[in-house]
Amino acid sequence: MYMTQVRTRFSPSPTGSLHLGGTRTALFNWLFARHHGGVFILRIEDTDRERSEERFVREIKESMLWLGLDWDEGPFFQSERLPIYQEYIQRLLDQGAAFYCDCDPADLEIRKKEAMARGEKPKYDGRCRERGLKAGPNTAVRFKTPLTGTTHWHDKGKGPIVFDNRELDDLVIQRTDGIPTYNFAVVVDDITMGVTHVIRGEDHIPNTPRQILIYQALGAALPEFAHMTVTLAPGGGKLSKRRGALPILTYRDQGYLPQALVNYMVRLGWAHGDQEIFSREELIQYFSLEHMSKSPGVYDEEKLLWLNSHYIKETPLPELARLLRPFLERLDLPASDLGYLAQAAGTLNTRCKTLVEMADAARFYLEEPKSYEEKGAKKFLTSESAANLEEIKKRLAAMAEFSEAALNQLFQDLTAETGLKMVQLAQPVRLALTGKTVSPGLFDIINILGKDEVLKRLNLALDFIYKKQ
RNA sequence: GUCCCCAUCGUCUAGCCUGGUCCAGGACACCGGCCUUUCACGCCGGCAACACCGGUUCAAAUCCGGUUGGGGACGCCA
Repeated sequence: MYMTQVRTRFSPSPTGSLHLGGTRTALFNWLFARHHGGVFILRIEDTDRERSEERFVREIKESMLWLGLDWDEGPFFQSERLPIYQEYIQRLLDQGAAFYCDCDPADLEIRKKEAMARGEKPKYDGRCRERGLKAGPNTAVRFKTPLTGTTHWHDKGKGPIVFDNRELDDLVIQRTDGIPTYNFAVVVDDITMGVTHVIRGEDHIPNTPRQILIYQALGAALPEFAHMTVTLAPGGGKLSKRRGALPILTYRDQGYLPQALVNYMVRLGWAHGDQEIFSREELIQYFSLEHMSKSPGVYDEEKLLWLNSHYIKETPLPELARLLRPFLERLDLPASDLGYLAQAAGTLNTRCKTLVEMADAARFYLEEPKSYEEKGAKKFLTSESAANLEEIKKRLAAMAEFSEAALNQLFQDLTAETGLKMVQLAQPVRLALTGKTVSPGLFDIINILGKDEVLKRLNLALDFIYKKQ
């Protein structure tokens, strides 16, 4: 489809945890590359020396790998590429497309505020443009932006976009400390790494004309640009740390499955007809920039939860047991028997939306009830029900094996003999076995717990009733 | 303030490019019902939207303009 191989990149800055928004950008880039059999590059933009931290680099990588977003090249670090940027800066300086500037940042700030007050766009006034300054201790390098004309491109996500160059100013491309700034470093990196498609959040649209101008000054071919929508917080405004965005690894710790997160993120701002559920293969097969939506989407935790519960139901039991184990261990529950856990998980997978919920719901499978739900005990663990519990205990003890049919027969017989409804017989037993009024099917529980454990718990409940008198 | 982007149910969206098949389809949530030993799951049904105004046209959710609203950007952050 494309003459050259597709090359995309994800370039987070390690100044914080990876959140949903950034990860969605990574996902789209990854999908586009995979769809076209191209290359996906990971590049760490750590030119902000103050705020970049190594631990965030690790977290970014861990988050991406958890989601299955593997990269083919990198991670590259901008901090290790300084000589390359300097070379390109020099080129611009030599050809007169950039100039040194020694304006005091504090002064610039004041001038900016004044411009704002006058109702003008706050931009650099170009005072060092023609001064012919040389390199010095307090000089930055600025790009000489054309004073007239327009800069335009055909955005793959938004369509044609035009900026009047007069809206732009002479942006700093190298700080006084010799480190390049974002807008310059990205361009040099994208050129030297052969990036063919720049897919990123629409908050970068205003940067694009500046970057295009730099490409042109450098005589480099332009990549395709595709700006995707940002994700909004439910209350309004862009989703951010302050506004509801959680680190990706927090989702993992809260018991979300990576497939659910991926499926959720891709459907925020992209669609393939009416389809809601996508396997990874389908995603790679169907993904295209043309079907991205143009308007921002609002983060909706309910839908994420729905997807998570869907994938929990889809997960084969042995696998689910393996995934559940760490969450049980976190609750100090004995979780070594994976076969047993798989059986338990089979009764919980339609009842829990996260692994955290499931671990909590599985508690009774791994330890006897320490107490009984108060309201339920009051209603069902009564002296009237004691006789029934005794009878059920007796009959269960006499059973050779716990089959679904046999258990059903036992309870059917009892309803016939006592004239009681099934609920009245079942709830006391449920309380006795689980401590709760809500649980998986009673026969399943009896079966999985096994005879010894069931009898033991029935006795415990009976003791509880007798002690109450 | 200036510039840029956007506008279909509460939310995610299909449809819009190539006007009629759309009194607008799907999904989440919500509300009923069925199933049922509890709770879920599942199944069935319901509520609910083309922001507004003007134009083009025989015909507009679909094309054009404006208004309003939302979002983004204006850093020697990325």
